[in-house]
Amino acid sequence: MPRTPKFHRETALNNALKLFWRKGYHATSMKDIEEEMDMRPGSIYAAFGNKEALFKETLEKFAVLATEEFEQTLAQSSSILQGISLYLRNIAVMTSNESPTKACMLVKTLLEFTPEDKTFSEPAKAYLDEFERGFTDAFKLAQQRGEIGRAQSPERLGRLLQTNVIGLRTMAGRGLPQQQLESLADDIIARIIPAS
Amino acid sequence: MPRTPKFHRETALNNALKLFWRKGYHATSMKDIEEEMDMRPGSIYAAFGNKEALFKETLEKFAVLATEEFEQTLAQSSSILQGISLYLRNIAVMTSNESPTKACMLVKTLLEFTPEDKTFSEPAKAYLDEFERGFTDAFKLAQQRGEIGRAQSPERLGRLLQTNVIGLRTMAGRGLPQQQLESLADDIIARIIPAS
DNA sequence: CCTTATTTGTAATGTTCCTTCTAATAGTCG
DNA sequence: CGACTATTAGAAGGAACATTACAAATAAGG
Repeated sequence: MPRTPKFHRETALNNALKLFWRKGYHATSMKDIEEEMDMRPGSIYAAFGNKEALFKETLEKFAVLATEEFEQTLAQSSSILQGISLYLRNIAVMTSNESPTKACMLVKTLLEFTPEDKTFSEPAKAYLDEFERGFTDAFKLAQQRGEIGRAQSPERLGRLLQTNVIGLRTMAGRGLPQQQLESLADDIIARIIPAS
Repeated sequence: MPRTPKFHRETALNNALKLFWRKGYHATSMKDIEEEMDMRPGSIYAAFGNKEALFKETLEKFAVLATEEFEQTLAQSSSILQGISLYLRNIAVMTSNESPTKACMLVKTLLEFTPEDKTFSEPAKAYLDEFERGFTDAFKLAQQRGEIGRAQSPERLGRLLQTNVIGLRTMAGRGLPQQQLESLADDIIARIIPAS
């Protein structure tokens, strides 16, 4: 029957994510997106709705990718605590990575909009909560396995870890020398992971 | 001879700061500024140049205010380490404060622009460096006074403190319950301040 | 109290923004 | 192979943007 679209939806979305992640919502124009996606207005609006909807979709995609990255790091480690250490170290090392920027897109979004602007700050908050829950769950598991003591609170450890991940990512996005970033990651690890 | 301007320059600048701090550069329109300042385009452009120059001026003002806040907190404490603890605790407690938002304007600015956009990310980085130096100097002083051991590195402690301040401020801007924020501040203090 | 210099308020400018429209294009099925 | 149909490219719409132009208002000095 009809003509089939020649573009690859997921590739296009990835390109949009790259752009939004790097430049944020306001500084990214639809013209930028057209160029990066190699698509014309009609196709973009047919496929994704509008700029808002497209941004929301990239935000969700970022959250999924970020979650996967953490879980994969955990999976390839012999213990939870070692996995978390590796995760922190990777943030510092990730140079010449495919990531457009080191700072977290959820944090960038949260800071770009006022809390009253619920359109994006609401989902950004929700994804951050989800992420924190991932950290908390990891610490709970570590506790069950006896890697950390019963006196520790997984919730508080999870929140503390997220705070430091946010800080570390921001410092990374600030153009700090590689070596200083690694020392910083080590300092964080030494204080969050009870015993190495 | 001439007519004297009826507006108060510093008050106007403070109002602009409040607006830029809360909404960021892109989301703040000159119309918003006119309203908040209660000034008309002609007067604004005559007094501050243009939007860029005005933003730069507010950014500097923020940096000055933030530095003063830290130094005053130190001054009213009996020891450096206690002062740093108080500073961290105040970030968590500062509810119903006059601050438009808890997140740091320097961090917000750094994340709103790509590193290639040197116009604002360059000064934002410089102010953050300055701030970190303030933390480092405080730890150096603490070391001289014997509050912390000689084995500790003030530079690394300073950087770690800034990382956690950035993280804590971001968490605060996320609408976390007061009590959880305070616990988080306590957890940070317990890990950065060697012995309480 | 009138002159003069400066601020002030509004209108106008030119650009950029997101989005919609339209004609031409090109797949797919009968 | 031809007709149908969704996609496509480019132009166009309408609103918002930062900035400038300019006449009216206003305060100080002589």
